[in-house]
Amino acid sequence: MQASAFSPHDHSRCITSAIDHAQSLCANRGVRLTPVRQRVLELVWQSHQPIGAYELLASLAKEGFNSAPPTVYRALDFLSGQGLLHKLESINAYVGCCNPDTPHQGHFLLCQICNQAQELDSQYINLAIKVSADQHGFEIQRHTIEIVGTCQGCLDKSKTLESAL
Amino acid sequence: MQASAFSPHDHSRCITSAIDHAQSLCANRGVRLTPVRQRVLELVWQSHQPIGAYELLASLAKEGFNSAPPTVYRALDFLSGQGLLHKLESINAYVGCCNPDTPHQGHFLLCQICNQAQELDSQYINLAIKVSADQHGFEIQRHTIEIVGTCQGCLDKSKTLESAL
DNA sequence: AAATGTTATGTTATATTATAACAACTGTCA
DNA sequence: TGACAGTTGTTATAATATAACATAACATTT
Repeated sequence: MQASAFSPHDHSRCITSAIDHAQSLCANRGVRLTPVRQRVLELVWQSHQPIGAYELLASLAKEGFNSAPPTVYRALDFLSGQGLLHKLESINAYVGCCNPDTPHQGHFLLCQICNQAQELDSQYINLAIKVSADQHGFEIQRHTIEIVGTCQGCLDKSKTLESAL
Repeated sequence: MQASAFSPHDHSRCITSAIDHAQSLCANRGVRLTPVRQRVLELVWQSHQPIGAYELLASLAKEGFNSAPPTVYRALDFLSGQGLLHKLESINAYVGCCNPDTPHQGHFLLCQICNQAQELDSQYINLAIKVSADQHGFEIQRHTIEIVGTCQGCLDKSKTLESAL
């Protein structure tokens, strides 16, 4: 797995690793990673930028897949049900999951400059949430944690630009 | 302010307090809480259940306000800009803010049984998020934290039901 | 009061995101 | 092969949100 979505890395390895992983995971679970499902997963993994359903649909259409909305939403439902991707609720976009083996709901850092998403799974955040919920006698089923801001790379670039002026 | 959205309380006091608060806050800031804006805020405060834009719009229409979507979205933009309400991204619904004086972004407990929302502002959660972001050199601008589950009241009710069987 | 600029609202149209409902096809396995 | 479950095709529509431009209301200065 990549150390950070925000750092430069050989992204083709992210893609092949994600697909390989998905294939064996689906085989083990006895569920079918059909061509359209796999292709959607590949498209989601094209970058670390979350991608919208209709953008996926347009790519599918170009490639000769059926291009009605249910096609992509069904694939997204399946992939998300298998933990292979996450939906980012605050931007209505989808991003590949780095760790689909263990069911979890990540925390996300979303850079508003480069539009990339980094998934975290901080035990501190999980604990803080658990404590808050417990204080209210609240039983957690799932959560949405999306942190929008500027990633280190983009901060560095803007500082370099400033000092060059 | 109510101790908890989930606990029984005299909700009419939540409403009047929220509106009084909004009026003085807008006066102090020199911005206008126009009739449609105030009415939207009242409707949002009708309960602790987050409400959707089109449901608000239907109520406005019944009351003789203009009923085109921009009307309600403009009011929601204004109110949210003044910190008087929050949008819950995971359910596309809006809920009144309990503490509009100090700019903040809350954390929300959403009960999927009674559909009520409780806003928190846990310093533990804020800290945990800050630490995670810092570790990645990430500068936070805003965040979305929505925790879905079952509130204490609804848990109690389901336990009572079970033991009665 | 008239002229002006700013803010707010009215209005029409459309963009964006997502699902319902039912028909047809495909793979699996008894 | 027949029956079933799962998957995909297809059409239509629901639900959420914004663009763009016209008009009205309010505030400030003259």
